Amino acid sequence: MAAGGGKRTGVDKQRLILDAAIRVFARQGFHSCRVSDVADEAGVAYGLVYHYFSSKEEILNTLFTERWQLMLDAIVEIDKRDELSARDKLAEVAGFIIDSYRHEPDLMKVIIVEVTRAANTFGRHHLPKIREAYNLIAGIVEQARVDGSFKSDISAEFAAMCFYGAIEQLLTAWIFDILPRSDDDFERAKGLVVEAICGGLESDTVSASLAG
Amino acid sequence: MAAGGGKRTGVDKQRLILDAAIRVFARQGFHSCRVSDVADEAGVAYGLVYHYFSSKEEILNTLFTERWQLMLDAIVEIDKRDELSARDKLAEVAGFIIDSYRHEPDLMKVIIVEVTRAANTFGRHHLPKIREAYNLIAGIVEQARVDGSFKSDISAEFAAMCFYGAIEQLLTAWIFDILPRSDDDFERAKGLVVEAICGGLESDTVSASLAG
DNA sequence: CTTTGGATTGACTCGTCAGTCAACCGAGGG
DNA sequence: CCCTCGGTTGACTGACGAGTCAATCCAAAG
Repeated sequence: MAAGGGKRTGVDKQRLILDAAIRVFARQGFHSCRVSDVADEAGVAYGLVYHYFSSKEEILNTLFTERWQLMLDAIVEIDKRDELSARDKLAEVAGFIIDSYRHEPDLMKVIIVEVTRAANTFGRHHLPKIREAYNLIAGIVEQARVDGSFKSDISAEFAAMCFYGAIEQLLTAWIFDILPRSDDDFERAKGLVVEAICGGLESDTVSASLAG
Repeated sequence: MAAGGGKRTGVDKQRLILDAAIRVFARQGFHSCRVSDVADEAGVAYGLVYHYFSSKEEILNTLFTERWQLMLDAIVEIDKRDELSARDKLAEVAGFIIDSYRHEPDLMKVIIVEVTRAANTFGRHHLPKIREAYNLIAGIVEQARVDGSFKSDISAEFAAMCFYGAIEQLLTAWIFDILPRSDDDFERAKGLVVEAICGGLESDTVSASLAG
């Protein structure tokens, strides 16, 4: 049998524990769950968790770092595509994040609830990484300000916060069943969040009449 | 001497503990601090905390409920003022929240970090109250959709999330020193957040040309 | 002066877990 | 056949901190 035939060992077991942790953290919350809950969910002995991770926190660290880096890389790639307008780039970013939630809701819930939105306690350690995302988004906005397609009186950092905050609030709303979450809702949200933030909530007739 | 001359007793002591809790929770975080930290900060004995509150959580409950209701009341009042456009109403709401942070940064930090952004653990209990705020904002947007000043293809609930999310992200950025926070920054933010969400990030020339 | 009861004190209890560790297992090599 | 060694086990320890409670204080009433 090739690798992974029957026996799981080494890296496989570590992955097993990480995946179990995702489910347990998502279900019970990081602080409210016991390490033994993770071990039980993974079907391994308590002590084995400490064979692969030095502490409970390191499990969460690993989950966050792995996933967040994926997102940072994705944003960098999107930003490179010169054929896209700033609005289209932001749409791609929003799409990536929303798809991340759609495909791995538990993992994204953990990252948002336990890290991103917990900057006070746990997330403080990850603030630099989190800020990288803000800065990448700000970079996209800044370019649009320079070429005149975005308003120059709203700073890029400020705009990036509004954009990111809106998306995170959407995910939070889905996580806590405040907004409906069918496949259709996710698809529409991708376009709407960009329309809301870039185009604004006001109808074009109003914008146009104000401009004219 | 009028009431409160020298001796603090009853309600006064309770207030003393609440104010101490605000500082301690803001500094160390709700989970990372001990009840004895709050007692020390207030300058009272450990046991007295349990004379006025049945648990550590009840302190946080009290802080949140008190303050959040103030905000809900404020939004209701703003919504009543028919002379205001939807955009102006949203500007008033943003202004109220930003001023709340400016005047009581520690309390707002606690409410946002420990309750609003902690909907998984502690905040779950307060979700109904939190949703009231979303609904009030959505109500303002809905009216604007009906009278045609806001786009009808973005649902009011969705728009409310974007608006609230943007504001909360701003406060979060201030809390964690990601954005500068001078009096001037706060004042400008009030207008800019509304311009960003209602008017959009794109420059009017773009909107106008698309519309025309 | 004595009584009464709420305010105040802080040492103590008691449950909970994160993290440790000595023993155990089993595959592969000699 | 036995030895070795990384992977695996789970009972145990030690720290920590929320909440309890019996004792004390003190102001006002009688």
